[in-house]
Amino acid sequence: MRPLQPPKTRDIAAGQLGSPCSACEIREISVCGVLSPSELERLRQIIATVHLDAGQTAISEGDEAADVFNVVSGTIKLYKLLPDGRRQITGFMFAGDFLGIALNETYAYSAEAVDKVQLCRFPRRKLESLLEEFPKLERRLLGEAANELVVAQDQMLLLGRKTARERVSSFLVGLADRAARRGRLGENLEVPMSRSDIADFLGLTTETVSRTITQLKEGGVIAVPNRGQIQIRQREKLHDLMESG
Amino acid sequence: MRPLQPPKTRDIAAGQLGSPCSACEIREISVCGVLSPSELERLRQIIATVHLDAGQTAISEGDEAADVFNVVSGTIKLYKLLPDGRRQITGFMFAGDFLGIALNETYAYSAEAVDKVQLCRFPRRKLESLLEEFPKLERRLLGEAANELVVAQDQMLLLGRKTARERVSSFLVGLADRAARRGRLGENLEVPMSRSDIADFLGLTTETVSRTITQLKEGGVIAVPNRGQIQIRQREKLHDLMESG
DNA sequence: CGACTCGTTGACTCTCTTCAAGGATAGTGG
DNA sequence: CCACTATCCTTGAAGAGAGTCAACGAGTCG
Repeated sequence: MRPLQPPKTRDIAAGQLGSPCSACEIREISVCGVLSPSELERLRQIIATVHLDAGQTAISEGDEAADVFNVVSGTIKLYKLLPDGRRQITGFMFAGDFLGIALNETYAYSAEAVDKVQLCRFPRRKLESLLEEFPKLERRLLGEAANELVVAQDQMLLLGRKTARERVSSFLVGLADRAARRGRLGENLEVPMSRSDIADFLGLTTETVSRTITQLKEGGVIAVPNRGQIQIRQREKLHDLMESG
Repeated sequence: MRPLQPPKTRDIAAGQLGSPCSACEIREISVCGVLSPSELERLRQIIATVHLDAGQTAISEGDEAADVFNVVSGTIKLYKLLPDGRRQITGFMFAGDFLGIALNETYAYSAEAVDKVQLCRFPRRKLESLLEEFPKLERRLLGEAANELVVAQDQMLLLGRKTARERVSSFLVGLADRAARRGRLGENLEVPMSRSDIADFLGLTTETVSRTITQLKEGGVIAVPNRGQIQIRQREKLHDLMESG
């Protein structure tokens, strides 16, 4: 591994044999899943792979939206900033998620790696012309956008009306559900983001998040075996706490 | 006018001469604007017009999503409820806005008329099959969804991180911008929604909204000539208050 | 005209934030 | 291998912004 090289980028077309897409582990859960092998090959030709380390930036709010991405592995956080530094994380993206549905001229938010991340990068213009050829893909993106809107509305309800305990419970249940959808049903829930990330996602402070997690721990609802992992001990109870805690 | 008749519905195809779509005032600012006259005629055949009075419900969260709508005139509020009655209004829709982009199996939120409202109703299934014929329309819907996502993210920033004064200022500026986009540049800004609606949109209480508006009034930033109208006297100041007030 | 809803204002309360400090953990370099 | 440091997480005490409870004025409708 070479030492310094900010966002490490490699051109798959130039560097690998066969079609990496056909072997892609997340193809079926991502937007690529709707394409036939020959269509996939067309898509592959415009893709580059990007590797990010924790803390590196994928896109910056306000920049010209030249590329969109598919998350192959790892966790990305999306966020917006106020001039004085207050931050709101608007979402986390995991393997299979599509980053950049908001196909406007500039990015509406910044995106930063939470841990080691691998992305597929598509030049936006090229992807757009592929959309005209593959209506299935466009339909899938519309579905993806619809989903994101539903999630966004749930988050508005959380941010506008829920208590701290309800927010943290909702966050944990949401994380667990998404992990399950990706087939990760381990004993422990992976929580790669920091308390500060969680706080900025839930509209709280790190202190309040920490205190609330302690509360849930003391109530026996969850356990915290290691940093970065949480065990849900009383799923039902946690579910109840989401909207009446 | 006949007395009781919950959501009054009339079938345009059966009841009117000519194509009402071609004379539609909001066509150009709505999704219909991308269609040619002949395509518009195809669309017209699946449309019914719906009239709602203030307080009447267009769709209810959880119901099967049979129809989608285009707002012709008036104001609609979208909201989600918690079991104990806490409400979060996730958005307001005005003339030209498309209601129901979240094309899932059930509605993710409820929608209620704020004032007198006229809607175009499309059966979802029929619209979906038209989408396959008119890729322009699908593309336009995707753009609309992307826009809504951007707005939703701004709202998350507001709900998670802004103070009461910043929220109210943002709300007023946002209302004014949307009115301007619809060509309504009058001296006064129309504010058809109640304080309670504004509060539930901004994640505040009616009392806090009221006190904040009073503050802005006392600061000379706005004036409140009548109920339902607000005059923005210092546009720059209000803009500044959106993110550092 | 009385009942109702809506908006405003006041006094008090409370949840979450702010400020502060200590403890756990991981990475670094001698 | 172990001190050294930086960062993250946790906990405590005090404070503030918005919420709650309550009352009142204004406009509206039957």
